[in-house]
Formats: sequence, structure tokens, C-alpha cells
Amino acid sequence: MKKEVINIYDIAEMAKVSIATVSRVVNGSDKVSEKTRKKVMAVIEEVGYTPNVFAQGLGLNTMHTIGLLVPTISDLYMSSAVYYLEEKLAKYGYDCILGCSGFELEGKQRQTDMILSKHVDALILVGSTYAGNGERVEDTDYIREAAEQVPVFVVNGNVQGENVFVTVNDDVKAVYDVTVQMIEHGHERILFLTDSQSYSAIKKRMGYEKALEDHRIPFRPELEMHVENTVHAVRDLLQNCNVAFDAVIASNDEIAVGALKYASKKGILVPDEIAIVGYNNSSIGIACEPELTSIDNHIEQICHETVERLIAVIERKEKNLEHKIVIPCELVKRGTTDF
Amino acid sequence: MKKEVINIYDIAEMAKVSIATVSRVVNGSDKVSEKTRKKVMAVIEEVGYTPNVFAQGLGLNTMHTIGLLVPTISDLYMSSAVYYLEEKLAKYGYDCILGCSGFELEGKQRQTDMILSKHVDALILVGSTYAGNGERVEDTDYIREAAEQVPVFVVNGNVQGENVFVTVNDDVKAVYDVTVQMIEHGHERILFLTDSQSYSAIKKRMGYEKALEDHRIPFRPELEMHVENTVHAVRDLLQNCNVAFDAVIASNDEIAVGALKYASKKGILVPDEIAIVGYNNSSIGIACEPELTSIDNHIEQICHETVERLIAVIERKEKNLEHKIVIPCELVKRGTTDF
DNA sequence: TTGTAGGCGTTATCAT
DNA sequence: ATGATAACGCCTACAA
Repeated sequence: MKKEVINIYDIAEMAKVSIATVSRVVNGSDKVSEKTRKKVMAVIEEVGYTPNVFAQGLGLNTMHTIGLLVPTISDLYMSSAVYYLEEKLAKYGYDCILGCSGFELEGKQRQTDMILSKHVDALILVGSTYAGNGERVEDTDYIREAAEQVPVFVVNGNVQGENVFVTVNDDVKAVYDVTVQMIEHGHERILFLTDSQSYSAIKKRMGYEKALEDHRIPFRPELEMHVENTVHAVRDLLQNCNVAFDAVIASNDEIAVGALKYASKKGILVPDEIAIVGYNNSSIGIACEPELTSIDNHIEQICHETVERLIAVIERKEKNLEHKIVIPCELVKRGTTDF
Repeated sequence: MKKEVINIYDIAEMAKVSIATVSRVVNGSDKVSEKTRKKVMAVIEEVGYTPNVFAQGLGLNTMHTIGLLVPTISDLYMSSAVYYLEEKLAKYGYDCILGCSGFELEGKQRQTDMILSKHVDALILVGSTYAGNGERVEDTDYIREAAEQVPVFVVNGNVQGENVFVTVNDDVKAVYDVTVQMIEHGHERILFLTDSQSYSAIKKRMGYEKALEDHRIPFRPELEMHVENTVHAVRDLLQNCNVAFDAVIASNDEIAVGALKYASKKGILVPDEIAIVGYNNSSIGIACEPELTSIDNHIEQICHETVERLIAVIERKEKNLEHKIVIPCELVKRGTTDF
């Protein structure tokens, strides 16, 4: 009866060398004679040997695996982030273990523990939900605890802490700039729609309010609305709330499309009577009519920076890495704006 | 200086028992006296000990991990499938290692090997791309090879093989039924748009052709078009190809929205002059106007069945499991059809 | 350049 | 019910 899995001892025996030599060959040590290397490699190729990752992990305490945590993967922004992260990590030979935590603290903590228990080499948190809402700092304590074990990287969220590194968008500037453009094109009653109190939502609001202030447009609290993150919910809410506005800035494209639906249902012309700007430049903005002007957050670039920094930390042991990197956004103009 | 990580020996020493006893407590063996259990548990809680998964894996050759392979996660269908799979697997205590393989054979093989090398307990392949196109059976050989090591589950694709289990939609019937409805509502020149030659695309085409045949509608090859999977590409293609049609069935919602854009650009009324049906019932169908009638493939149910069967196989070692399960689709009617 | 032996942290099989 | 000890497969000083 054939042995099921072959190990380093089998190779050593077949190649008539010691396991140490086999190990050296496998790990590319230079202290092996070319002749021996060839001999061992031949055997390895022949029987198709691959080292047992558990045994490797036990000694080295790593499995070349990165933990990826998202609130939900069923979201265009998250899934494209994961797409880029996985792609770039794979290039460096790292695999991903994925966890979906939901938006509640308990799930975040539980999934973080789960991933850490797998002894990942690093942890990447995707989304500004992991930054908390800025009010209760202790809500991000679990991140700093995790960072005591492995470096933690946050995509699009700001978290202070030793061994935690963040890459964020310049959301303040992006919204500031687009608000200014709206103002300069004669819009005065600009609706600001957001679905959360996340770090990124807060920054967007700051940009909005700053632009109004700088242009001496009176700030009207009723124009800052908190909405549910679905197209129809936004449409219906606008229909029932009776606030007048001549422009909309939404914290994501779903919400913006909701506003667009409202306009089309009311027979309001877009962009002539109302200008609409979304966020994330996701594929949903291509489906509507007119197509959505949206702020692109350069997610691929964010992921690129994140992975590069991650590799720098865990592979090159670089110290003194910047805690925070800021990536600019870009306004992608389509049919819902006239500027 | 404090020891960094504590192990079973530390617990044993602190609780004044042997490591065997600690192991029994941790694994919930019933051959431990209540008194000892309490004593050991107290120590474990106090110092926050968790077993080293690598050491466990070394002995048991498993880490309670499932491999998830998708062509790309940046796609509404795949990401929602992964969402449901992860959620349901987590309930059973299994974690996911994710791989994005692309649509080419080489990437699929490479990522499969990568995941297998991690000693996952099972492998789930998401998407009909893994079923090949039916012409070259050897293109799915790597799946059968993988199935020699762990059970393989295919979501929405049919692959024959020992130890491989599939859960698919009844795409033939779904498209057949909707085609019949179109015919009964007076449509005769029904455009069939697909972006691939995957297993699922082939089944959809079968349903389409069968319905035509059963209703003695002449089959026109120019009405079966192969398109690129983007909204604008479809719109432009239809604009330039000069084929007349009065209805559209698309193999996904992006393509359907492309057809809708074409109609709106040409001033063709939907659904009065052209009826349009998409596939997958994804969120993009809500963004367009009128909203898209689409075939819902009940992806959550597919994922549910997949996970249940997976658990049955790897945990209850059930033999004689059905190789293939078929889940019906459902037509979700919205504004692009008048039936 | 090569081989020997100890350690990584569990689980499981024996005794006791 | 409990404890001693041998796997599990690899890496790596250290020795030769």
C-alpha cells in the first residue's frame, strides 16, 4: 500500500541525502553543491513533493497568509478593494483569509480574533467603518490590541496606534472642491446625503460645510440628511420630506442614484434643475440615465500603497514607516452635473 | 521578561496537571473530573490561552478552513455568493481562504494548487466558468485531481467527478419560460445576448432555442449575439449592428442595461416597443430607468445548499450524497417587461 | 558541503 | 481519571 503523503524524510531517503540537505534545497540555501541540488530537485519533481505548511508554520509561526476583514463583501466598494488587495498580495506570494464582520463592534472583534488565531502575517481592515465614528475611541481598542500581534493596515479609515498603518482618501478636499464648483455654478441649496457616521462620512461632511462657510452660504441643517443606503429608500425619503434643494452630494453612488430617481419621478430635470454627485465611481453610476458624476476614490491606488507598505513592514522589517498616507480623489464628470 | 506566547505546558504547570489533561479539557473530553476541569479552565481563562492552530493542524492535518475560488471577486454575482458562503461557513466554525483565479485555465490551476497546499478541508468553486465550456473535458481535470484530496463543491457549474458536488440553477427552464412569455405576448424577434461560452451560458441558450422551436418561431442566428460584458460595449454594438428585434434576453444584468441604454438612446420605448430581461437580479437593475426585469437565481439558496452538503460530507462523513442539486430560478418583474 | 539532533505545540495511545 | 511519551513534518544550530 502506497503512503499517502510524502515528507521530507522520503525525499531524503530517495535522494540518499539527509533531511537537512533536502530542507536546504527546498529553501534555496546556497550552501548546497550544485550536484546535490540537482539530484534532490529531480526527486522532488518526480514525486511532486511540497512541504507541509503546518509543520513549516509550527516552526516559523507564519503561513504566508494575510487576514482581510471587510464589513460585507457584498458591496461594490469592498469587493473591488478585496479584488485589488488579493491580486497584489498574490504577486508577493501571500494568500488571503477573508472575514466578513458586519458593521457592529461585536462582529468586528469576533472576526478579528478568528483571523488572528490563524497566525496571519498581517491584518488588513477595509472600510472606514473600522475607524469608528470618532466619538468613542475605545471602539477601536481591539485594533490596537491586534496590532500588538501583527501589523494592521486600514484601508480608508484612520486609526491611531502603534503598528497600525492607514491609507485614506482626501475626502475633505474632494467634497470641498465639488461643493465649491456647485456654488460657483449658482447652486445654493446643496443637499448632503450620507448613510453613516463613519470616519469617511465625517470627513465628507467637513468638506461640505467648509465650502459653504468659505463662500458665505448659510448652513441649513435640514440640508444634511441621514439616509438608509438603498436606492428606493432615498427616493422615497426625498419625496416625503419636502425640503427644497438644487444640488445633491451623496456619500456613495447608491444614494446618488436614489436622488436621481426622485428627480426623474418628480419630473425635475437633471442636471439643469438639480446637479447630483455620487461617491466611489462604481458601476451602478453607469447604469442610470443620465449617467452619474461621481468622486472616484482611486481604490486601486489605495490598495497598491497598502500592499507595498505591508510588504515593507513584514518582509523588509522597515521601521519608521509613515503612519498615514493620503490619496487624492478625482471627480469623474458625467451627465448629472453641468460643470 | 514575560514569555510571549503561552502553551499547553504552561497551563499544565500552572494548574498542576499534565498536558494531556489540559488537552482533554480544551477539547471537551468527558474523561475529566469536574473538579479538574474547573481548575484548568480557571487558569486558561486567566491567562487567555488559545491552542496553536499550526500544532493542531500538524497533528490533525486540518485547520477548519474552506478554500473559496472565484474568477473575480469584483462582480456583484460572485461577491454576493462569497458573502453568503462566508456567512454560513462561519456559523459552522469554518473560515475561508479566498483565491481569485481569473477566467483562464492556468490561473485556475495555479490558485487551486495554492489553496490545496493550505490543507483546506474542502474547496468551493464559484461560477460556471469552472465548468469549462463543455468542449474540452480535460479543462476540468484539475478539479477532479483536487477532488482526490478534498471534496470539491461547484456553485452554479456542472463538473463530473468522484468527490465533486455541484449545485446549479435550472437555467434552461428559466430562459425557456421567459422566452415563452415573450412569444405569447407577441414578440417574435427576440435577441439573445451572452458574454461567454460557460456552462450556464450554454444552458440559457438551450432554453431560448427550445422555446422558439416549441412555438415554431424561426431561429435566426443573427439574433444570438456574443457581446463584451460592459454596459457601453453592448449599447454601442447594438447601435452599429443593424439587426431588428423586439425583445432582449441577456445573460446578466450589465448586458441587459446596455440594451436598455441602446433603446433609450434610439428613442425606442421600453417595454412597449422592446421588452428586456436580465439575469442575476443584481442591484444594477434597480439603478436604471425603467427598472430591470431580471431572472433571480436564488444565490442565497444555492449557497445554503452548498454549505449544508459540505458540512454533511466533511463533518458527518455522509456517503451517497447526490452529485448534483438543481435550484429553480424566479422571474422578478419590473419595468422593462409588460407581462 | 553535509549530517545529527533538538525544538515547535498539539493530539492520541498507552499505561497507571 | 490522569500522566508519560511518541508521533506529526519541518527548520536550524551545531558538529563533522
